[in-house]
Amino acid sequence: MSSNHRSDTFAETVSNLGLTPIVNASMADQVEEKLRQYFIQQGFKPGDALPKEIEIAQALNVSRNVVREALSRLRMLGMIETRKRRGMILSEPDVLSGLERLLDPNLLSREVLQHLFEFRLVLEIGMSDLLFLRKKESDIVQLKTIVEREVNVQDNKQRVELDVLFHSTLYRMSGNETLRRFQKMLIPLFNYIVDIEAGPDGKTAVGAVSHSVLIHILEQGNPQEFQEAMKKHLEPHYAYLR
Amino acid sequence: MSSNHRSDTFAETVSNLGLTPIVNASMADQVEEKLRQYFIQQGFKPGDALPKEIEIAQALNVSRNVVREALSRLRMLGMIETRKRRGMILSEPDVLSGLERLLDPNLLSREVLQHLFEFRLVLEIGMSDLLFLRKKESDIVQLKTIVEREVNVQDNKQRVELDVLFHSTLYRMSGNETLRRFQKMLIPLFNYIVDIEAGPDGKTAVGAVSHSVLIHILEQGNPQEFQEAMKKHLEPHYAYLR
DNA sequence: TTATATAGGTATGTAGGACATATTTCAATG
DNA sequence: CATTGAAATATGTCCTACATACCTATATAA
Repeated sequence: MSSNHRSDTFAETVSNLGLTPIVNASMADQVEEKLRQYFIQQGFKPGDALPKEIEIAQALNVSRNVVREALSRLRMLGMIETRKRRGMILSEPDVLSGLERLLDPNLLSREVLQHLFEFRLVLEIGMSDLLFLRKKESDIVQLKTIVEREVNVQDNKQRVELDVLFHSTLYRMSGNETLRRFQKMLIPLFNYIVDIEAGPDGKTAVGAVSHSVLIHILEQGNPQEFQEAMKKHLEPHYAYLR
Repeated sequence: MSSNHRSDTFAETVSNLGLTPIVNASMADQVEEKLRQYFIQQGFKPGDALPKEIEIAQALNVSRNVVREALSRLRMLGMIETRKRRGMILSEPDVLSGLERLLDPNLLSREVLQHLFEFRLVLEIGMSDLLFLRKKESDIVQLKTIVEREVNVQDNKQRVELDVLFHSTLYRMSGNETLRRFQKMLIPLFNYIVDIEAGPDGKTAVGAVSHSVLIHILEQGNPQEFQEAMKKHLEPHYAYLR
């Protein structure tokens, strides 16, 4: 797409006699790539001031327009911030900002959706050690509160909501904010896939291990037991894998 | 940053008396958001032709420049493709394209790097069930070949390379392409963190369980055994968590 | 002197026009 | 009928201009 360019300058690229250059990337693609390399190679750190748009344009021998298209991308990723007169500064990017915009079941193929769903299963099993490392008493109480609410629920929609809340709480308990945000973004996809698994009757299969059992193991068991229990809890989903 | 806008039009936003509008997002931010909503709400599917730049600009009452900045972002994410006269088409986005550009240890905070490293540990433990579901004889052979090569290596750099190769092979064996690409992108970060863990002497701690043992369990054991073994294999890394 | 108010400068944000380029469509020509 | 060539068109790039917000510094008032 826009990667694997050689590290030649823009000037060298255009002064290539009359031959068509090998790269088929647009100017914006090339400038974006070059800027990212530049920021890193120059050792810029978050907070550092960056050159002005016009200076970049002149240095790369492209229009300010092209530079702005490239900068717009980096701005979207949270890599740079701009203020009116102060210019631009490098900032710590949001690693998940790109993902956030793309996670829609209408846009992704069944294959990728399937992969992301498997991703979830992998995370919830593998997360076990982090949970036992960082669980707090208040977390357990919160989980128990959720389970208590589950008892009195008839509506299937509410049941799904509480299920999501239970698992979301586990992610939060992992103490890994990136992990938590990742899961949060995936929730809409999960609901979509669960609907598919459910089939026309709308019934969702339930695993052999309940939320209560998971809590109990979290309190008195160990990571290995929790992994096995979680797998049984997610068994209906695993049944669809092949 | 650029999210959580209400769904009001541009015209409504500017004709707000003299009051400062709540939204502080640029036109490009708003157009990007609006276009993504539009594509999804219109039920566009990958391959479908999209409106022309000028039409979008007129419809949203902004300049073509602004539209192009927004489209440039979506193009970067692989969400749209363009050809010279044919116009633009929606395409299946690359969920990891945004991530790919940001995973540089020089850009991310120690905290996020730590989270991503934990992510890896979680994945390798949780991946176990997928491995046993999809492992093939040829994969095992390949793993054994890697281990054989490890025996004859003195150079620490080569040792790290073969270690990465071993674990990369496991990800490939999971049959989950998204998972595999994710891990591939994280490798540079891992090397960076491993260097930190190693300390000034440059020695990297080795887990109690070797690659050979992992292979043996993969052949004759079960997912639970593999999880425990993998955790012991990664023990030096877990030792840094708290 | 200190604080406030005002004026000017500056970098980004937006608009609009122009032309190049590539590719499709279609007509002309052998 | 096949090939060539011209016209049409949407994107890619460039340029200029101005609005906007914000920083700086100077001037004015307490």
